[in-house]
Amino acid sequence: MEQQQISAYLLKSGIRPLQKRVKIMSYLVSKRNHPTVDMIYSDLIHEINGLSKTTIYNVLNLFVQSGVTLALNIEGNEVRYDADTSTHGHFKCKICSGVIDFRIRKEELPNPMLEGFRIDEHHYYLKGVCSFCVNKIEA
Amino acid sequence: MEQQQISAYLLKSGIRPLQKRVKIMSYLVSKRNHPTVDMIYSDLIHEINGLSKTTIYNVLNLFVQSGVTLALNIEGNEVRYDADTSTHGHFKCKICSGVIDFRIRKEELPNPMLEGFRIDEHHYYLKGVCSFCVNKIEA
DNA sequence: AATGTAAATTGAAATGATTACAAAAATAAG
DNA sequence: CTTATTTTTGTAATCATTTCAATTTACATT
Ligand SMILES: [Mn+2]
Ligand SMILES: [Mn+2]
Ligand SMILES: [Zn+2]
Ligand SMILES: [Zn+2]
Repeated sequence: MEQQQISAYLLKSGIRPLQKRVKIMSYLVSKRNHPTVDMIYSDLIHEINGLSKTTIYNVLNLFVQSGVTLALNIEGNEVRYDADTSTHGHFKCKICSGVIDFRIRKEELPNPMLEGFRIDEHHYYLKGVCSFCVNKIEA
Repeated sequence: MEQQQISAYLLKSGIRPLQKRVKIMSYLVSKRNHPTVDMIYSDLIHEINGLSKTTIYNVLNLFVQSGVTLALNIEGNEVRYDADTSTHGHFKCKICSGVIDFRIRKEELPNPMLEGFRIDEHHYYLKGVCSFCVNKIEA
């Protein structure tokens, strides 16, 4: 996606499309790799002169608050970020640590009997070993 | 549940049923409140003489490894522990921070097309506002 | 283009959760 | 009882994230 489109998208979402914000969103959208803050930092430090890790925290927190990014808590200490805010599920591989998407329609997710509750977010996480690592183990 | 039963259960699961382990499992089983390490610590410190937080980490890690306890990563940094290892879902209230169970049969959970993957764990988390807090807000 | 103001970014220090580790205590075996 | 093994403890180390004051940037107005 073009930086122009990213800017327009951020603006529409009530976020001033400053350079670093556009670069970070651009990274999330193009990579689609559910990165941690550290992954984003070590990738963008080369590209953006004098980037600080604090800025990444700031920007991501803003993105999450504004609803343009999801914070995924699949495992323990690590938070992963996802610019795809549509309904979908996540699989995390125990071996290679990769997180991959799978399509799920909202209607497929069970709707539990929670009388009087207001439900804002659905998260469906699977954990196991991805096909690539399954092959490695068997070999 | 009796401490006797807890001991037998741990033993059957390959865990030596030492005093503190039994007490901690007993707490999890009876309270069913999905506590954090700190909640367990502040509750049991009165009951168990000279209990260390490190021991709680040790014991819980052992429980999780042995499969008698689930570690839930519903939100950010906090890990919550659950002695109910059967298939069920969790709802977390943004207001009161409580985590409650809801029944879900394994067959109700969607089975995504993940060719060649080995799936070990299913986690279904909902977030929102519980009925009690919804009432508080309206009032 | 220069100026002023508000917002964003930075780096260092603070915080909070978890782990590492070595010493002390408890448990099991002989 | 003695000894070997396992567990627990307390402290220090580590790691992720937040706080905060100082600096820089963006941008509207002269
Ligand atoms: Mn995703
Ligand atoms: Mn539960
Ligand atoms: Zn893998
Ligand atoms: Zn509530």
